[in-house]
Amino acid sequence: MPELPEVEIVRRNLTAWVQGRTITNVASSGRHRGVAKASLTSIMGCRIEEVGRLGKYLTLRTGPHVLIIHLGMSGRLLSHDAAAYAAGPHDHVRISTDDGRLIAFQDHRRFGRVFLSPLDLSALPPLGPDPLCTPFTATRLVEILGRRRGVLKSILMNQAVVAGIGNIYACEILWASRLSPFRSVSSLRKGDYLRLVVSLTDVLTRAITAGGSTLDDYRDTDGAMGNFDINFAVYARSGAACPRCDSRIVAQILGGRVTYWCPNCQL
DNA sequence: AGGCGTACCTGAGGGC
DNA sequence: TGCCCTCAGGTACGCC
Repeated sequence: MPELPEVEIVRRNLTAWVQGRTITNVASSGRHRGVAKASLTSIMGCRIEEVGRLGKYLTLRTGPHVLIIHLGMSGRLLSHDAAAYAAGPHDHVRISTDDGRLIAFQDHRRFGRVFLSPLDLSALPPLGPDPLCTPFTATRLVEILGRRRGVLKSILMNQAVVAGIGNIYACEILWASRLSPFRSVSSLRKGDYLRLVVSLTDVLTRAITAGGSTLDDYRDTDGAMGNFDINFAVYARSGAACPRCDSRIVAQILGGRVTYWCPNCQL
């Protein structure tokens, strides 16, 4: 699930569920190393003033603190009626609010994180600009990427360079901009940056409009995420025909991650 | 600074 | 049917 578009959809749900509510209780399973169990109790009694997002991080501002949530690989946030709620085995954090609702952070692979930060977000790791919070221009993208050296796809997925892009959308953005994932950043020219900046914004906003992508199609979660899939051009389509040039899509390892691309029309 | 390997986890799915 | 192996949307760490 969770790259920028999926996290943005969760942010919108979460805003509707908890913005303006007061936290009446916080409980954790104690079985998740990414959950800062001890400190979380200090947000009890606080009002959730604003739900934000920076890259793949959700930020819930509550008076003196910001509650940070990262969904990792398998994290979900689900809203329950507190009176009818029964904790599932993977519900690692439960946040109750003053309207009788309960938000469960469910994370079966336990790669997610839940912790507190000061208001300046200094507890977050270094993050580059979020392409939807600060809309990119080609000039801005040159500023951000131009000083970097290395392979284009790895740089795009580096959260300290650009925040929010993971493996799926890196593949899709590079296909849309007709750029090889293996290009060195220093080889990019003006026209390459122009296509890249358009594709970046376009792919991410289309994914949000489509409701995000889910590789597992769970059917009955109560509203955390739809089963909408954007139509991937290349992701998970090795051996299939490229929608643009009809050549075969190839899967190759790059930086330890499977990379899907069309060697014929991505140059 | 970047590349690479490894570690952290569970569950789904393929091969035999 | 069932066991074993591999793999997955992310990040962090240490070493070169």
